[in-house]
Amino acid sequence: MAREDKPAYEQVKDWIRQHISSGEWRPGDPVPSEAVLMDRFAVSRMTAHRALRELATEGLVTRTQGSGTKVAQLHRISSQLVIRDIHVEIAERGHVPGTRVVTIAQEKAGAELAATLALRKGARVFHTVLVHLESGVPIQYEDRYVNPAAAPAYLDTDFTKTSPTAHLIQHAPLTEASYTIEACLPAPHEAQALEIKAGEPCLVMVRRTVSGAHVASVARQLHPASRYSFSGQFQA
Amino acid sequence: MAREDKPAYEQVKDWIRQHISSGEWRPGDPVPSEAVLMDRFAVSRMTAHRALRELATEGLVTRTQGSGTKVAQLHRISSQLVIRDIHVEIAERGHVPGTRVVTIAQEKAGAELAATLALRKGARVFHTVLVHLESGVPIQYEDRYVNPAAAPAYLDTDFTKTSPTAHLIQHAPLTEASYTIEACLPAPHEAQALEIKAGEPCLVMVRRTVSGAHVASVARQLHPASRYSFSGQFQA
DNA sequence: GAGTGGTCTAGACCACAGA
DNA sequence: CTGTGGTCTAGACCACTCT
Repeated sequence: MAREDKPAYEQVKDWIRQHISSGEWRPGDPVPSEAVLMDRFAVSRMTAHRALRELATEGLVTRTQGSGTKVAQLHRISSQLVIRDIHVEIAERGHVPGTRVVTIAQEKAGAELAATLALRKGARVFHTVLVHLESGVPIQYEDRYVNPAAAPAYLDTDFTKTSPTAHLIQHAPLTEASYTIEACLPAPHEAQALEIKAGEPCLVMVRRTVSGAHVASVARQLHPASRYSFSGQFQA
Repeated sequence: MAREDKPAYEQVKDWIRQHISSGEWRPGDPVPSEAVLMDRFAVSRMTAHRALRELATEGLVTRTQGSGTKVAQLHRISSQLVIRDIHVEIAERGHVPGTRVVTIAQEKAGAELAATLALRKGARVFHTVLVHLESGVPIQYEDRYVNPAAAPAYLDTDFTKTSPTAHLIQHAPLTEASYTIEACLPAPHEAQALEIKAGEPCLVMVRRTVSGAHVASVARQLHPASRYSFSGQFQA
């Protein structure tokens, strides 16, 4: 068994994973201890330990000092939410990306915006409103405020060629972020820009990103429900 | 420096993390090699290696054999999407959970449903439609099909006391799942059950779960946009 | 060839849980 | 007290990159 070319700790992990995902070992059942794995696979304790430790950080098993290792309750889906350049995303689907510029401006932050960006009220902020197109069809209405301290050259970008995400990834590397996903009806000007009817629902991602010491950006991205959804998957 | 009580590899990780999230080391910059870290922290190579390896699996740095370790392009948000019992979720917000049963039935699967559940067309499936309430306010319309092979006792559940999620976590431990998040308008009977107007948008989660050898369940969970959203965060 | 990371071992000491 | 996991060391061999 397992005469693959994989490293030993991977073979041990695979063996355990199989027993779990086949349903043979059920949540709460004990997993063989490090000592047992050392015997069975003829590996050192560090190697057996590494296999179990990595399975634990993956959430497949839980370990308790003094007690042992058990199959975890698998009610977790760990999924990745990736901040990607929407132009790249579109290109990968084999379509042609495009952008319409609605607004590019410097403004003074109102109280609420200043609070989310951790700036003083009235501080100068960059503001862009863009419509991203997939092969000519509007797919995202992006309303974004950027902290000049985090990306001073933001407004110099040619947004028909470079997306805000691309610029910010370059100039304000991400250290922290939070987001919410909501549904809503578009405001009249948003519906018009997206070329949809006023009653068509939209999927919204609101995201706040932090880069080093600064709150870098707050963005609200509106997608017509009929043209966009999020999806993901999880495998044990 | 760093006379904390933490394990050595954690101290090394923290030190590197600080330099990255402060912006001092930017994406693409080299990270001190294992040999350098051994000197600086007076640890063995295994310990320095573990620190770097874990930072790599967290996505903070990239490592290339023969070349070295570099600060990663941080365009990743890894977030966790957790399958939770909605009753628990409501209780944690300090509200009172409740459930109205709309449908409990055994049905024969149509072609499409049979395909998603990996069953033959016409096979027997369990079907429940429930409305979950938060302190009396409808918050989720849940339309779910369950594979009898994965959870034979599903229909015996008292759904006013135990949620489908709770039953399935118990009896059909999760090994695989996929989901999509969408926005839509409710069908008339859905709007009525949720006590919202027909034009109010909804946030939808469609989820398919696999347990061992069986596709366990397909669920469509509809939430009034005004009462529900998903959120998450990421920290380097 | 020098420097890097990838893996592995055989020991060690410690903290903790459960009988 | 025994068995468990948590950490750590001082070596080792290998594969790779870059100059």
